[in-house]
Amino acid sequence: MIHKYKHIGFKLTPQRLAILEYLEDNKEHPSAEDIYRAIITKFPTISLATVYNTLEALKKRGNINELTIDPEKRHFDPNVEPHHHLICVKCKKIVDIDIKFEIELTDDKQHGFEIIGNHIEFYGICPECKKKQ
Amino acid sequence: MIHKYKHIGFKLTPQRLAILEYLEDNKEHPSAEDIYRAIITKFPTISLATVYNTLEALKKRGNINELTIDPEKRHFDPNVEPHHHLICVKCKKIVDIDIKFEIELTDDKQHGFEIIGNHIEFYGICPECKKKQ
DNA sequence: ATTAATGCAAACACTTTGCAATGGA
DNA sequence: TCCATTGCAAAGTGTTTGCATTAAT
Repeated sequence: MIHKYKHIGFKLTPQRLAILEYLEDNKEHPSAEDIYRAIITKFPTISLATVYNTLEALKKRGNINELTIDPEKRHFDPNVEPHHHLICVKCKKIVDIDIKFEIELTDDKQHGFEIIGNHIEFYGICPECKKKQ
Repeated sequence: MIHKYKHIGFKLTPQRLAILEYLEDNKEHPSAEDIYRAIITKFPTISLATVYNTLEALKKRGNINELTIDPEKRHFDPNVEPHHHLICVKCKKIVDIDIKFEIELTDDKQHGFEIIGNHIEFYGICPECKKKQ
């Protein structure tokens, strides 16, 4: 699963391998800080800048997506297949929604745009937060 | 249109009136900085902190919505009716989409959440940016 | 040997906060 | 008058950048 990164221009440093390993199959939609904190326990010298640099490189290569869901900070999603998200308005937990919805804008509603894609955010209250309140 | 703000606890200062006036029927989804720059021309002493404070107060009262669409900065929308957005991936222009879509999560896809609402982001390239490229 | 990546610190952009002065209600 | 709001500056977050050192290819 690492082979796909063996291209010219993407050096597989130990730091990057640790980030890739952490991200692999990760469904938590972590922030840069989350990733940094998870990795520093096994790799005490890694810097936050390296995490940001690596995330940027992976994003440019299309290996991860950046989620604009949280106004506080950026979150990253290793799942680059088109999908949607369900977000808890209380604790901000983000869950993948792997359903295909047929939502199309008719020509007269496209405002002249060339439509590329869409993303649905569902809002709700997660079971844990429901229990608490 | 100002009457609705005449409640206990919301003082209608000249600064706030200027912000409300700027926001009224505004379809530009401005950032705090946008609002600040628009108002300072007519009101040279207003501070950015006041803009932020007022936006926060209006948000708490449900008079405006904050849009989490741009990872760089927050944008604000005086249109609090449920609606969606079409975003140009090149210039980041944001256009309202006032269409109701029937997108429901079946019980088995709700992950135990109590669903409150949803928001669709359509991505595309606007006419101006299409012309440029 | 090359050249990109690392790690640190400093710089940045956006937003929030503390507080004395002000001014709506 | 009273208390919320203002405006300024300082502080706080998250993110990016410059640069000498390091290390993957």
